[in-house]
Amino acid sequence: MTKADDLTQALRDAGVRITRQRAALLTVIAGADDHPDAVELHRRASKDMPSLSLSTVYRTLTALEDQGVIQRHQFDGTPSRFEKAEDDHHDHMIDVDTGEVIEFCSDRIEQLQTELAAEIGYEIVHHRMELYVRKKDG
Amino acid sequence: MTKADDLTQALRDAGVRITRQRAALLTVIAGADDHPDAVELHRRASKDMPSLSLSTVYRTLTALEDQGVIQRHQFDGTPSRFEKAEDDHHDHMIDVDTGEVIEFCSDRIEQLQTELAAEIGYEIVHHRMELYVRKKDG
DNA sequence: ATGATTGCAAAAGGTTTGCATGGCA
DNA sequence: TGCCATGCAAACCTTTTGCAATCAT
Repeated sequence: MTKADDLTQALRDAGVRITRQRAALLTVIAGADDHPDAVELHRRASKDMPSLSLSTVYRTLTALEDQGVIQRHQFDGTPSRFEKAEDDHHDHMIDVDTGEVIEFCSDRIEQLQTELAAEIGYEIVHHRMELYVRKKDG
Repeated sequence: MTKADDLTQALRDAGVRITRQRAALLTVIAGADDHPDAVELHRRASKDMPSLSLSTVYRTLTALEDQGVIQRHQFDGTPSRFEKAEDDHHDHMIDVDTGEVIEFCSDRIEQLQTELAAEIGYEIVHHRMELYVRKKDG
């Protein structure tokens, strides 16, 4: 039972048709340990499915996001980038020199965010925290 | 001495030419207490400068951002929105139902962010924190 | 079978750019 | 005057969409 199989089953259960193109994309997404954009995902999935069109990639990504199977990130001005939804929430640091993405999380910050919103009568639907960073010299 | 005058002077000092279109835009930006996008700024500035072109607005906004006079925000999927740079840093909550933008800041969170980055050898160049929120019922 | 999904090509939306003209310092 | 900034139109990049053909269930 691979990770892609898990995802596939969950989708089938949700009534989503698993076409060959969606299966190919799911395999790529399940196997990715970075944060590729739609074009990159299309490039990777095309290895197994040369006829796969970019519009199908976009449509599928939207569907998978709606199903909560993947997450979409919109970093500073660049195209949307995707990763599979994990159980653990995390945020991102982006190395402004290299583009490298580092995942991190802070329960303390999340708690403070929740409190700040609550103070003015709001609850958080979702949030976005990105730290654009540079390696310290020395 | 209006706010726009202040901005104008700072720019002149930095060697930026103040054309009529830039002056018109600066007046609009200085007078805005919301977070308008480029098209909206063009609309407002056009009242005083009907010949102002949208490309000039975009070029000017980029220049002003480079000068640190304004800040660009890229909220969830929508066009970039701008506000004048203030002395005090702040972040944003966006009401997902109304689109209303609420400014807030938390020194404690900023401190935690700095610490988290430092722990892995990074320093923060800039950051972005957006809370997408909904009014609590009751 | 039949309704969802695909590929293609075209369109949309936001933003940038080449070029000749015009205007600030 | 010299060079920067402008307006226009066209290009760009990412993403979406209309349509007829195809496929999963």
